[in-house]
Amino acid sequence: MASSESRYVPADLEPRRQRRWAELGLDRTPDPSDERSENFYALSMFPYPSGNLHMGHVRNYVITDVIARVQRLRGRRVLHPMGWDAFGLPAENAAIERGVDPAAWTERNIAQMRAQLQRLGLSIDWEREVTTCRPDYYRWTQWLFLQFLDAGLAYRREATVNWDPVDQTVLANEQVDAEGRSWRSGAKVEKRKLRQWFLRITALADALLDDLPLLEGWPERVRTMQANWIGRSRGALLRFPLLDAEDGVEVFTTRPDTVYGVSYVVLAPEHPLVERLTSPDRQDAVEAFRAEVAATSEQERVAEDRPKRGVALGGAVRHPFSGDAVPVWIADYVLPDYGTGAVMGVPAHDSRDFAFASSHGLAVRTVVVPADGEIPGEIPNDPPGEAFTAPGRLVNSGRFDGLVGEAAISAVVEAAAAAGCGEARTTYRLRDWLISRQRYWGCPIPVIHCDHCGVVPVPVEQLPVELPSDVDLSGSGGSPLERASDWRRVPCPCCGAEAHRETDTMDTFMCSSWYYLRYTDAGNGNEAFAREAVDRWLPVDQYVGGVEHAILHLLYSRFFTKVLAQRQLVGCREPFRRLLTQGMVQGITYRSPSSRRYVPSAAVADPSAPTDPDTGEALEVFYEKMSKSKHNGVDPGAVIDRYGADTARMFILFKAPPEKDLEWDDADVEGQYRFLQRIWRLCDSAAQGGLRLGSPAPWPRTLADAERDLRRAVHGAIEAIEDDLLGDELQCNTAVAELMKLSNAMGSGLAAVGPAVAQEAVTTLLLLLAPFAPHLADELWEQLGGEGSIHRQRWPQLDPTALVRDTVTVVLQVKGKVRGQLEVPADLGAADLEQLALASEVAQRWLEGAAPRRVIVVPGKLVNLVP
RNA sequence: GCCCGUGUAAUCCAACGGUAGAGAUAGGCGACUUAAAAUCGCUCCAGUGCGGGUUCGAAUCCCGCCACGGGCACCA
Repeated sequence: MASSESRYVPADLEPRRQRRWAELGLDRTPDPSDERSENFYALSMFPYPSGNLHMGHVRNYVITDVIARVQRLRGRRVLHPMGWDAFGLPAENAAIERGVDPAAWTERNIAQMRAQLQRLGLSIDWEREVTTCRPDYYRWTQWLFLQFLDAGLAYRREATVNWDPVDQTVLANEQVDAEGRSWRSGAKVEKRKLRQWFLRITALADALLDDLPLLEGWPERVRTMQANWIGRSRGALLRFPLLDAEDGVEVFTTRPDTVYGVSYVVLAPEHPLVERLTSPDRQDAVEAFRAEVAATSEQERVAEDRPKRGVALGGAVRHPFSGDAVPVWIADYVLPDYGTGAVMGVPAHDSRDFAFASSHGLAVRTVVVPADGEIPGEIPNDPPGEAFTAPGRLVNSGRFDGLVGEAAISAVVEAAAAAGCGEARTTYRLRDWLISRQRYWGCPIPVIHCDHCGVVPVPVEQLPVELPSDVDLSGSGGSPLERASDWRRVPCPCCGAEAHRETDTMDTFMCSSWYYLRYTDAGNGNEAFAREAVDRWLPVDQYVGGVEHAILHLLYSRFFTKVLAQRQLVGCREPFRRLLTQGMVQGITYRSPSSRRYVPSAAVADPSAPTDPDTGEALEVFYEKMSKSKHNGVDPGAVIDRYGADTARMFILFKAPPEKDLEWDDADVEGQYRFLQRIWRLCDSAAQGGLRLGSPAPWPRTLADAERDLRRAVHGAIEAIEDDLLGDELQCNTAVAELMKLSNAMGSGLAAVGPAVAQEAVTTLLLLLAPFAPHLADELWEQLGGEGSIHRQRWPQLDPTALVRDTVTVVLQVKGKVRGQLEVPADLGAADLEQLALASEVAQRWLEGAAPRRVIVVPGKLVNLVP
């Protein structure tokens, strides 16, 4: 029979299985209105269609696919869609560099990437594919924009904004990193004053923050990042009146209780009151300082370690409580766009103010002392060595003396409010979302500018406002749409006079903020989505994607969902119930220590002692995120060619837990391939031995020991894998390890059992394998005579009685150290176990006849004797 | 500086407070083979980053450090 042994040839088997799945329509989303089972929405972050699938994509989609397949086997109706985040600059840049049409370029990339994706055997319902750059999608993006406009949540204003000099467009705050670089181009952004479109995300700041605790299925760290980003800060607004005028300087402070410690007020150099508060003799100094600040970059200015510089204006304001005159300064450490752009200087109780006051000779007045300390009879006059910033008891503060902490804060705020010179105030770090982009390849903002009527929304029935083709993209400066004069010129929808279209396009994050809603009703030509369809599937049960969107996409999408919920368009406040942020895929990276040049792994002759092929010097070896520039990428297509998709999937799932970074290792890929071959041989030899899965063999009246052992392994695997896949955290790596363990047990145990137990074992192995290696499992299922596709079967039922053991090994400890073992009946009670332990030879030897002081018994586990 | 995460065998990774090893890679030995590959079997390798503490018992809980990764940061 050995000669008839068949071989595992994934290159042949996988396309065949995929054709079969397509014929059967296995991946089509079931009708969600069927009430007999629950719905499950498995979602991956959709890709930008660069044209090339990389390992990060593979990891993302394979994880989601395992979840989708497990849920299907467990009887859920699963929605598992895919689409394309298809607007964006690479298409436009390709157009500029090579003269290709952005739409055609994008569509070609999509076709290419879809084909690459499909080779992975993902159970995606392609009938619901969405593509954000197509008019049938962006029509609804525009419609949603008009919803925001109607709700007063979209507006246009002049503002200082981030300008990316490389991509020639503005960026939202979220798209600029801590170093002041663009998330896309990496260029240092510049500040420009421009008239731009914004979405009023700050109006939802409280909701976005307060609902974070609802997201129990999200990683803690993502929630923290969003909370930091929103940056809510509760405090008060206090007004310091000008000496000779009605109005005053408003400051924001989180410590209104320290107001009696104010020895100066500082404005941002850009503050509008600077001119009025500058005395003639200070004019030149102030001008010079403002010019200097204007010349320093944003990044330099916010660097914490630089000295705090500033100049006095000469003018003063009146303290709201004491009435004293307080000098006014400007300084570079006060930022114009946070709070009110002005702060009260309290050197004794704020470390920044302390540093500033120390270097400019300003008074330091102590007004807070530790609350638990003695109340000093006399407040020390010596200036302290550093600011005391903790909350405490007020002193030197007039009628507020003696108040402590929160009580002091609210007393001051109430007094300020009563006197009309202040009120409680909350400020946020979060800024409104700048959505204008001065580029062509994006969703046009559907408004028309009319000299008579102002900004007029494009009537809904005229949507979509389609992008014109044949636009000259080559030029620089301004949006390309500005130059499409035929497209731009339109009659005003209100008065009919000649008007012109808005030429800014939307940030692509607008398009991706609602795609998960469109999937639920992808073919709808009459509306963005039916509320009914959305409510059946949302919130998404499991979302999987990269942590790089912890703020960007995930915050915007939450914002969209909340606005749509307010407008009764969707029924949930949060779009994503569970979120898994998968780790990076890293490649082995070689770098020359002297030239800092990256060397491709193909050029490294001996990986155990890598040397530079040109210079012969030893190379640095480390793992880093795969990228073209580091020559450390592995092409998914090449891996599939060589080993098949199932091996690639198994490797990625096994090598590391989903949330952690994964180090690509060819030897481990090889190992996974061997494992799948082992399963193939296992099933093949079972088939040769006559095993068939079609009709169940009669169950024996009693089981032999070998049969009970094998059943224990089988049901142990079910239990463990359910734990790994359905528990709080997804642990695909240990689930795969359990599969290996089961296959090892079957390798030695299958021959010794009767047909019924063998059938159960093989069926279970294949069912448990099916979500991970769907092609192989389905092929073997068919070869063994299983009915239909394995992907239409039900998840194996755990039989707890199969897990029961007759005897167990109990550990004997003496003072917590393992000293021996006892083989005892599994159901032996604590008292009996203790007796057995005390009588044991180990106890005799270690206790030397003395009775233990204490005995800890964990039945079925251990006995600990404490002398 | 603040917050979060991670440190276990040569390597990647496991271990409800209860025998540190589930699984894999690499290495070693053996079987099969004329030989090699493949396959199968066996096997070497850590006391869990460091220092304390709690406990009968700590990789796991607590405190203080160190290293690496990530987020925020003159945000008043």
